[in-house]
Amino acid sequence: MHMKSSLAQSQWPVSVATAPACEGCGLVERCFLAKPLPDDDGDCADIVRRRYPIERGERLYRRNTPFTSLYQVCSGSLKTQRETPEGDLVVTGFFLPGDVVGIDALADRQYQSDAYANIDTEVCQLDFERLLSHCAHKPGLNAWIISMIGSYVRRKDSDLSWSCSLQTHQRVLRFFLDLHERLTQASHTQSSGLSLPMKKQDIASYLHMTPETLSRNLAQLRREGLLHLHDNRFTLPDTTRARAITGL
Amino acid sequence: MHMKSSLAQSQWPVSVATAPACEGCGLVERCFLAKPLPDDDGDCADIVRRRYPIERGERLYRRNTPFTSLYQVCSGSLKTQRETPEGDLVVTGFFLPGDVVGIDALADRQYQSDAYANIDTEVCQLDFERLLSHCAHKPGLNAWIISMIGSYVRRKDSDLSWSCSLQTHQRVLRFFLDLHERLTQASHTQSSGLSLPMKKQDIASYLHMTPETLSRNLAQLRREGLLHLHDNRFTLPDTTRARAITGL
DNA sequence: TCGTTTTCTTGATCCAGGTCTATTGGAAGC
DNA sequence: GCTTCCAATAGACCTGGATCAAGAAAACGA
Repeated sequence: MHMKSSLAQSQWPVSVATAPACEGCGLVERCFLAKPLPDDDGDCADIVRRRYPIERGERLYRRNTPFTSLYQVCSGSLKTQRETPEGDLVVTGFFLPGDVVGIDALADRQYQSDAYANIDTEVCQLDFERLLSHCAHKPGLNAWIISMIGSYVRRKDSDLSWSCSLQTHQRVLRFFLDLHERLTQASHTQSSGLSLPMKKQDIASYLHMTPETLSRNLAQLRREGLLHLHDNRFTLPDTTRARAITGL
Repeated sequence: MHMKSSLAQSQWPVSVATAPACEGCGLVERCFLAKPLPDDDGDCADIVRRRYPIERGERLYRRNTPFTSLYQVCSGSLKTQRETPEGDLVVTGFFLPGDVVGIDALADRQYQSDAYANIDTEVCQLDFERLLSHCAHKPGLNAWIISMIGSYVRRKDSDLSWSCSLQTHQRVLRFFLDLHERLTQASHTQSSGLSLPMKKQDIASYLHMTPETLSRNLAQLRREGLLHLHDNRFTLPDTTRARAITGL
């Protein structure tokens, strides 16, 4: 660990993975800095702006603005949404710790959606041009990018395959199963249930149903003992049965 | 153009972009060989197996087999499909000349779907490992990969945003508008209509509706003068109105 | 050419989920 | 405290598209 000096005016901190800002982050397995650059000597530090805070409701980027950076979520949660021609908003994705946001902008270098923080959130901003320019002499970095994009593609593909074909109660259940899985792998804490980091109407929008339908289905799932949900905390008492119902 | 010799037993032809197999291909703008390697000296030739033919109904790769190659369509058309837990098949994508197939396998190095030829088809097979290994000294290649994946992501994202929220007749119309655009940019020929390279039941599956519903909607669109479709050839007489209806 | 098979089309019925309305609950502001 | 506002529930109704059933038309092999 050389170079711990911080240039006060610099937007990009120059210190590396184990620097103060990374302490207590909790993201190890999927972190951009930890994985492809385990023994980084500091020359990649200009890529990243670490633990950049976004408060609840704040916008991270806007649709149709030039693409400059990808963002990896450290804590909290983001959503992306876009507007239909009729003028109403549709939520296109939820992003949890470890997830990378902004990948939809790769094609034409313009963000394709608006990104908002669902709750108070921290992200690591990754300058994409600098990221690419480091690939040549950091083979692990290229692999990290490919696999990161790969995960995004896989998610979109699987979303697409069930978002329409399943019934509403199956979609709801599947959403909670997925969320449960992603939240536990991110934080490892299995306390008294997990907290639901987004609003119900956003869930409804994401699942292509009305808030009323979501509400009815939640009530039904509670009645059947498949989901506990109270005060924005939830547990899945019977994941085996839930999986069977959703077809997993 | 050096090195036009062909090693008879070699699976991988050693000649380059303008070699015999590429003559009359027609793909220029989006071709893997033409774009990132315009002045290639032949050292990338081990990446590609050019114009590999697949006949109608034949399978290119199978789900849950190890990922080795990406395939760029030269001529013809492919579909990818997967099986639902209930056992019925869902078409997840159509691929036309210029499109790259197999991207969904990047995440866990296993193909996520079955790929079949809709009609007699030619593809260029790209060995992925060799492709990556050439990235370090071919900056244009890395950019090509990123932008290729980017296009795929954009397509999936936009599919996801309309596949559920639109009514069936809008989805059908949008499908034909999209197909028209992709086919004309690929071939530049605007003869007496474009030929429809896939079966109607596959279109129905892809659009998340029953063949019956598709058929009814096609009849309706014909009646309204928005679509001509006969003998697997189609034209869109009024794209302006069609776009307005689908919200574009 | 024919007969067989598969794909496509049309009509009649039914139900999941959207729409509309009203009510309840909870958080922010004064 | 009370009010305001928006999110969340619940009931009554309605419609788009699935389902079921049957017929027409291609595609295919002999």
